[in-house]
Amino acid sequence: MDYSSLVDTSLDLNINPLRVKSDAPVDAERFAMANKRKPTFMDFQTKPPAKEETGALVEELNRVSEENRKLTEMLTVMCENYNALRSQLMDYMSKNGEKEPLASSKKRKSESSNNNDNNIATNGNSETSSTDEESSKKPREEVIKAKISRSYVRTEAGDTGLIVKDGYQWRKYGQKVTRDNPSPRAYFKCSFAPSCPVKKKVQRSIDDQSVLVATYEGEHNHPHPSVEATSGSSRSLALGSVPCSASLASSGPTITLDLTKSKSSNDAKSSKPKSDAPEVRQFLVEQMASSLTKDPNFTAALAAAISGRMFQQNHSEKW
DNA sequence: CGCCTTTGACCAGCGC
DNA sequence: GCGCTGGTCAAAGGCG
Repeated sequence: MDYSSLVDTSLDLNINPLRVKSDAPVDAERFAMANKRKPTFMDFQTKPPAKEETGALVEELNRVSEENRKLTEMLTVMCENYNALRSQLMDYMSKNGEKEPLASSKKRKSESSNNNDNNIATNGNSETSSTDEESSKKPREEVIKAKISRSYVRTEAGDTGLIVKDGYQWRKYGQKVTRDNPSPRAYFKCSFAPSCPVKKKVQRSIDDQSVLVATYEGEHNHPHPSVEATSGSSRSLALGSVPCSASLASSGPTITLDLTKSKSSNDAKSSKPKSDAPEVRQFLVEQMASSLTKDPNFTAALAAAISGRMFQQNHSEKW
């Protein structure tokens, strides 16, 4: 997919007011000047003439306002594109979901409970076929597994690793080949905090090998690692607080959907997990789209990802 | 040296 | 009880 058509990173936000325009030929002198003249907070403090300082501040304020406006516009476009993308993903998932894999009659309880806990709207994923009766049977395990969510991450075609970059630090503690899927499933524990109970399972989708399915169990009991830790490669928000995360990897933007927070309450079909009706699906899509775009955390994450990407680009252009 | 991945062994749940 | 299966453990080795 051509992400460049969706995310217009060419927008000149002029983050550094004195920076030479990126597409203009940069000679060494101007480059040096631009670097030297980069206005810092200290600059404003040391400049003596108050009038000049006020003027500079006003100018700066205008510039920031303009940037803010552009970013807002960009964010709007991104949201729209994201909605379109997600709709396509939903379509894709529903199409593939119909190809039910040899539905294992012997599906283990724990596995099935993962699916129906709070993944009611797991967008037609084939594994949502488990029944609710199981949830009533499940004992103490359920109390421990507070939150289970699932993410889909598209990877490079040639990428055979099972790495899902979500900003957290993970330690792999096992790998297994499961019966339903020839691709190995990797087991990860959150290693950022020693006491963090979160676990993650990553396995390639049986339908599309380029899609990694990451299943998260539990909630992080620590703040999200600083963006610096993942700067440039991945930025996202803590699962459980935001229904989705957007990351801008070097290969291009990746939208990770955490559908845990989808409108499970309003679809009121908890007694009937299968929602293959297109109208229902469409309704769910719209509901999730609106909740996502209204979510300030999501938009903030998006803005952070965009600005981070731009900052990175600005640097790579310069150096 | 510490952290990580790999991988075979082991354990527990489930169906028969 | 047994076999199958998914999940976890832990020793060994690699890497920075």
